[in-house]
Amino acid sequence: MISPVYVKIFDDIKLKINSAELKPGDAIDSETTLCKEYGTSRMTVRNGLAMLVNEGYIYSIPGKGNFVKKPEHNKYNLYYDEMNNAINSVDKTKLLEVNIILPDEKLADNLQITKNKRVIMLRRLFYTEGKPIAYDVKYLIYNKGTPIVEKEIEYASFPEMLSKSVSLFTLKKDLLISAQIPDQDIKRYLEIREDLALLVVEQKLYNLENKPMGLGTTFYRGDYIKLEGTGQ
Amino acid sequence: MISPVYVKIFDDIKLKINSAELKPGDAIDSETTLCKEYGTSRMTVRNGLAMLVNEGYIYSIPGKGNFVKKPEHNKYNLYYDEMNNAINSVDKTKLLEVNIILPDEKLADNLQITKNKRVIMLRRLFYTEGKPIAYDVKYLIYNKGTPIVEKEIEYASFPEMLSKSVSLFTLKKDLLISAQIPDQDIKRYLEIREDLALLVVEQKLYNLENKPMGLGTTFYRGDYIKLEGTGQ
DNA sequence: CAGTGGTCTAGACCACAGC
DNA sequence: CTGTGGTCTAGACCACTGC
Repeated sequence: MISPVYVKIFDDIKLKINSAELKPGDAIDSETTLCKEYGTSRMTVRNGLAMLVNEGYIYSIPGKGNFVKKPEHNKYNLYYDEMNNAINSVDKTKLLEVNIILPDEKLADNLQITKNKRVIMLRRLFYTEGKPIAYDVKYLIYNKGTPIVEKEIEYASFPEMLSKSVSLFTLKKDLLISAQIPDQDIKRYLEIREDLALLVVEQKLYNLENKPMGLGTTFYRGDYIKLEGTGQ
Repeated sequence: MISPVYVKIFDDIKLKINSAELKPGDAIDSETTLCKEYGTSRMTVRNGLAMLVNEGYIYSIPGKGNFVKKPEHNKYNLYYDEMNNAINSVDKTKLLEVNIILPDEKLADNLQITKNKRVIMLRRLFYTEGKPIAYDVKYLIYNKGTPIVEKEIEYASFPEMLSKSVSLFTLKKDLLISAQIPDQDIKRYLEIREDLALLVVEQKLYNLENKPMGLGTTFYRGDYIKLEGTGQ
C-alpha cells in the first residue's frame, strides 16, 4: 500500500482530528513545520491541507495558520429524483394537461413576472405498478422558440424540462418538503379513500441571475415515498 | 478587480461550460496548452482546474485529459436541525422519559446489537410558542462511563447527544423523510384534534466503522415544519 | 520584526493513453 | 513513441498577523 506523501499528511491530520487529539479551533502545525516533519516541499504539504479543506476538516486564516473546523453536523446530502425514491420508483406517467396560461397574482409573484407574461402549466400523474402515487403540477416560464414536446415532457424530471433553454449547470434549485392532508381533488386523482398523509415537495428553479425559471409541486402518497439523506 | 491567474482560468472555463460552449464529455485544453494560453506555470493551471474539480464541473482521467462532467441535477444540500426549520423553531422541550431498556427484536436488529445489550431510550416533546409541535423518540447505544445528563440531553440535537462518546467528525448520518397519519398516542401528545399529517424524520447515526450508534424518529405536525434543500 | 498562508515559477520524473 | 495528468522539488515574492 504505497500512497503519495500528501495523502499521508491528509490521513495523519484527519486521524488526529477524528481521535480528538486536535479539537475544533486548534491550530495545525504550520506549513513550514510540516515540510520539515515530512521532509517534503511546501507544495506537497499544501496539497494535503487542500484535501482537508475540501472535506471540511480545516480552514485557514492568512497570516495566522490552519485551524480545525467545527463539523457541520446539520448538513445532509439529499438525492431527490421525482421518479425514484428510497422505497419506490415511478414506472408510468400520465400527462393530464399541458397549457399556456396567464398566471394569477400569487404565481406571477412567485415567478417574478408580470401577469400578462405567459406560463406553461403541466399536470401529471405518476404511477407505480398501475397505481397512481403522485400528482404533479409544474409552471415553466414560456420562452418563444422553445418547443413543447409532449413526449419529452411526460417523462422528464423538472430540471430536465428546462435543459433546452438553460444549461443544467447554471440551474439553482430550491426544495421545500412538507406533509399535508390531501384535498378532494388530489384524493380523486390518487384514488385515495382511506386516511392518508401526503408528502409534498415544492421545487423552484432559478437561472444564474437568480431569475425564477420554473415552479413545481409534487404530492406523493405518504406510504409510497421516503426521501433519503446522508450526512458528512 | 484584480484576481489571481488561477481564478481567471477557473472563471473562464466555468463560463465556457455554463454557456454550453463546452458540453458534458468534452475535453478541456490540456494543462500544457493552458500554460501557454495564460503564459503561466503548470501549477497555476492545475490550481484553477482543482477548483473546477471541487465544484463538480470537470473530472480528469490520467493519461487522457480533463473532461466536462455531467451535472448532478438530483443532488441537494439539506440542512436538518431538529429544533429549527424553514418556517418554525423549537423554543421549549419537555423530556417525557429517559430510560435504560433492553431492545426488542426489531430495535436490536436495527442497532446491530444482541437483545441483552442495554439501550438508552429517550422521548421528548418539542414546543413552539407554547404548543407541542413534535414528538421525538431516540435510542442510543449505552456506553458505560458515559453519564446521562438530563439537562444536556433535553436540548441536544441527536448528533450532539453522541458527541461525548464519538467525535462528531466521525459520525455518519442517514435521514429518512416521510409523511404519515398520526396514531392515537401521537395525537394525544401533540394535542391534535383535527385531521393533520405528520412529517416524519428518521435519523440513524453510525461511527466510522459503520457501527450504528443511535436511532431516532421525530414526528412533526405537518403544518409546523418545512424542510429546505438547495441544489448545486 | 519574524512567522504565517497565498500565489507563482521553472523545472523534474512517473504511469498511463493511444498511436 | 508522444502527450496526458499525478507527484514533487526548491526556490521566490506578497500581504497579513502579532509582537
